[in-house]
Amino acid sequence: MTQRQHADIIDVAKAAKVSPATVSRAFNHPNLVRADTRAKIQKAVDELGYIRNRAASAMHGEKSGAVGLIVPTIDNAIFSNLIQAFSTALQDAGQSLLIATHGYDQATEHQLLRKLLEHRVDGVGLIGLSHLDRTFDLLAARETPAVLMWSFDDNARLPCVGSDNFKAGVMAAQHILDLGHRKVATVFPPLDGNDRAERRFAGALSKLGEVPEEWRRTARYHIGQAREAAHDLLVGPHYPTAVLAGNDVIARGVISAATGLGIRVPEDLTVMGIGDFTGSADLTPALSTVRIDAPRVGQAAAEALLARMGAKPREASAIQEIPLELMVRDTSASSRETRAK
Amino acid sequence: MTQRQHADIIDVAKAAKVSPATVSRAFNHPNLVRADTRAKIQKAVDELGYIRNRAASAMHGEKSGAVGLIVPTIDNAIFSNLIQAFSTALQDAGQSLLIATHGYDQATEHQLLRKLLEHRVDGVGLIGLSHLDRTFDLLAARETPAVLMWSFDDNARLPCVGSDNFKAGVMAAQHILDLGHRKVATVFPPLDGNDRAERRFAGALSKLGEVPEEWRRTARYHIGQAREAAHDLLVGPHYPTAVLAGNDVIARGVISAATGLGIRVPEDLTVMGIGDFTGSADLTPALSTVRIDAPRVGQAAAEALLARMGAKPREASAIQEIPLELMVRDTSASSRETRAK
DNA sequence: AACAGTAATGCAAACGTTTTCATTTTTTCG
DNA sequence: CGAAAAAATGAAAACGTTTGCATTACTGTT
Repeated sequence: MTQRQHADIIDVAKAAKVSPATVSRAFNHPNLVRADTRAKIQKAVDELGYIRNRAASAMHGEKSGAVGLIVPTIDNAIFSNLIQAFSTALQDAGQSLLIATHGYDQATEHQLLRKLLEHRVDGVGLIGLSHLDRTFDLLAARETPAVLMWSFDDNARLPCVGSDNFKAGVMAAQHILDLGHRKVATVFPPLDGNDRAERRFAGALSKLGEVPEEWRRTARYHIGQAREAAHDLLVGPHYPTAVLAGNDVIARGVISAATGLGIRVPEDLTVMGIGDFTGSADLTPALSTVRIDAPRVGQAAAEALLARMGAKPREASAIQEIPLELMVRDTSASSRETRAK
Repeated sequence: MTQRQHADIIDVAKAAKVSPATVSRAFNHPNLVRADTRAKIQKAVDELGYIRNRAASAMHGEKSGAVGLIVPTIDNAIFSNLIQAFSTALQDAGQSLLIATHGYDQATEHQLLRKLLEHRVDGVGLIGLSHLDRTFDLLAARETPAVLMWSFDDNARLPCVGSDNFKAGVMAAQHILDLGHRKVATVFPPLDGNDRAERRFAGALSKLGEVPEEWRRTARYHIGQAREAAHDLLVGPHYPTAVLAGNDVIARGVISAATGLGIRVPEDLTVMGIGDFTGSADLTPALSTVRIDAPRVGQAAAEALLARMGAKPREASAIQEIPLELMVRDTSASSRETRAK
């Protein structure tokens, strides 16, 4: 029953004894074709194993039925929840997802955007607020709907959905201060080209005030690295009573380093994360952190994008701030000084 | 400088004073056009901000420049490493990645495959060995290169790249037995429609022999659920001396439950995982497990697929088994009985 | 300088759809 | 029942490329 070549819309039309135009309409505007005609067509489609060619469709209406998503990396608790939610929302709307990763390099990101544009994606999702000028320009020139996700900022150059990372930093720092800690160290990822980390750090400093140089450490998103950095920090003679980590993964590294050194958490050391990644609540001790609701960001971003693409009329407000939540769990406790009083 | 509409290949041809055919060739077969002509064309492309239309190209040579990947879920340590590696390898070969998630539902998987095929993907990656018959049929009818990944089996219906999950189960069980344990419990995910878990379990049983009903528990890929299941298992009067978990996430749940009950790991209880996910080595205590090298699977799968697609001539052997590795760390120890001797 | 051989380019016909407009069929209603 | 209005369908012209074949421009050889 298999054709010499794959069936095309004309074969279907012949088999159903209608014109190709009608077949096309049956797919794209079903309400314009009579129910019994649709049935005939459906029958022909099934018999011939016809699969419509989106590439050919895309040549006309500009609609490819695909959305692009560019992220720094997938294999990271930080993003995989977001991607999952974004993907699901898109699939529910009948869109396909074209995904690309740039490993935190903005030039690569620009290249990838070009490639997605070659596929004529109907919309694009990007992580973070800061991108190359030519990336913004390209999007504008192509008039491609786009949404920035993960971070939120009123003055963003494009619509954005996410949480305010500055606030996240503030909340984490405030919690530590509220517990009476005054000797606070930080372990953050490299700040350059990473506006999320940068804003969090700025937020933290706005509350913490000065953080002495020897109590600032840098570590990439990796437990091992974070542990080393934290070890280096905690091994000294007068260590801090609290550590604010740039994210939950780093916080885990810090806890691990502390445990290894015989420093008890939270009795001797308070550790705060940011993010509330999958599993953070299930650590022992359960991590105190600031929740960034990644799934909600992903879904809201997808909806905002769909709205902008006109695929989904629901007039979702373009700009959306997803609220943060302080999760006080078992790694934060009052400072010794406070307890002494 | 922006056009009324977007520049097409004809505009570029005019600007460069050559024919559209030459422009097309400059992109697809650069060696067929003189260097200085290419330069002229490149100049025109830059000036006009031209971006080629893959949709239009795809109508001819059947090559869309995109590969499809269908996975159960993204937001899972289990798959995100694999996806990342797969994605990177593909990008390096100049391909784009169309991704879709089905949440462990084979009927959905089939639907998604159809959708990817509408986009005329040049190849498809699928997770696991078992799929709907009509999924295999569709792939065959469309003559679309495909590769099964994650599991390995000689008799798979399609080329596959991955590790032998039966062996993984065997290795984990053997390690436990080697330590002298005879009272061994299992906590596994639901086995239906999940050939990975099913094979692991079979492998484990092949070594363990009988596992009494009351020492078998089921939990989804979720720490919380696993902890509950394990709690239920360990709270009884005569608990096992070792637990074999279906994967690392479940193992973490087991450890958490044990710790909560004051059962020490590994002194009182040996816990074995399978997978060696990101972070498992950094747990305290570090998890003993069987490593499945997800990044390597992803990369090898991508290469095998590319080879099949003819995009990359490198004659990678179609079928590839990625070796497993026993990672003995801090959650497994000799049984009390053995030590007593 | 003429010739053959080769490299580079152009012409025009696909590729598989969608869509506008015209035409035919069906429905509605006096 | 017939006419007008509405709904369904068809014919044909796009859409932006690629490619086989024909043509023109170079190259090297005598």
